[in-house]
Amino acid sequence: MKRQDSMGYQINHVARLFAQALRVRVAPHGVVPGQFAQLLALYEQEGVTQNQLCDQVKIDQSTMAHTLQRMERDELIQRVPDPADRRRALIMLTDRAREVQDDLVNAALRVNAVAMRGFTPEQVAVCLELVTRMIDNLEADGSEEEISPREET
Amino acid sequence: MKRQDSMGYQINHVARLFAQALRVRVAPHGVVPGQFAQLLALYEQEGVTQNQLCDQVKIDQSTMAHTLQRMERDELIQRVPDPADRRRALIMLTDRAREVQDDLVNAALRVNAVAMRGFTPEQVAVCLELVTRMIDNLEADGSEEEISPREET
DNA sequence: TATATTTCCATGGCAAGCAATGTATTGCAA
DNA sequence: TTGCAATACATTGCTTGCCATGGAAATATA
Repeated sequence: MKRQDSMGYQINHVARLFAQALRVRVAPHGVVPGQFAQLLALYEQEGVTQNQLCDQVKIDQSTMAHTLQRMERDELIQRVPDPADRRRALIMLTDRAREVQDDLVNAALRVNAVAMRGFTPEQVAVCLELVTRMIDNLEADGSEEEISPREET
Repeated sequence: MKRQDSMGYQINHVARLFAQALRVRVAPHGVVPGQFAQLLALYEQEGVTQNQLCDQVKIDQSTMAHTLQRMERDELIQRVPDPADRRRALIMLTDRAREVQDDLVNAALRVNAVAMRGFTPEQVAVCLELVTRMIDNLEADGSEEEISPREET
């Protein structure tokens, strides 16, 4: 079996190419790929806690803490203490983050268009669906140890 | 548009899940996901230079240098100086690397099986083909600045 | 042959991922 | 009310990715 026939191998490769294509397009705006998912989530809804953001973009809590620190340093977000719970802070976008919103969204759309150049709309839909099913499958795999097997029906 | 409908977003997510699924399965063998592609390439052909390995697994030269250092430290590879060119070294597998080969390949196959659980053979083939086309598209995008545009027909 | 360019690899810097652990706050329970 | 468990976030350590730069060796050129 060749490496190129392994889905995991190819997925890893294409993911690095996506990140790279995004990097060159958003770097001029002072944004890096790892901040992208967080910004998109915050454009949809800001004022959320770090934990909520973790759930939404599905990355580790410690990774999120680091990334938010850089985003705060880069003046993309601001954290306001939650008076209801002093452990938490609510994450707000800065003006600068809103100013680049359109450019970032366009960059993402262009990268997707480049990647799927020559795809029919059906192929795009099929590909997204299959990738989403892989996500579901792998998430189920990763969480099955955490649930006690004896508790399952 | 939702994040979950963006190919780049989903690809990033599924790639992290693949890496994670692989990590838990190969960690007991003292191997980490970032060494995987290199090992597979070396199982096919060893005695290659660092540069050749870069071309084969498509990662940056500096990343390769770091990873090979860790693989040498972990006694997975050995570098023998090339008498024909003293800048180079030929990369050889250790006995330990060969001992875990079957386990690693099986781990990769199991991860792929988990990810594509419920897929028909046709869906597997279609997905692989579409992902490969995205790789080709994105590689073409990344290399077109390096070629002088005036040289194009 | 001396010099300049190119090639190969190493190195340092930063981003971004996970794991494990620490700390403060909250909430529950005795 | 005091003490303990759970929660939220920070921190440290390591891997893996990129970029930019540096040094040594090989190759091309003057």
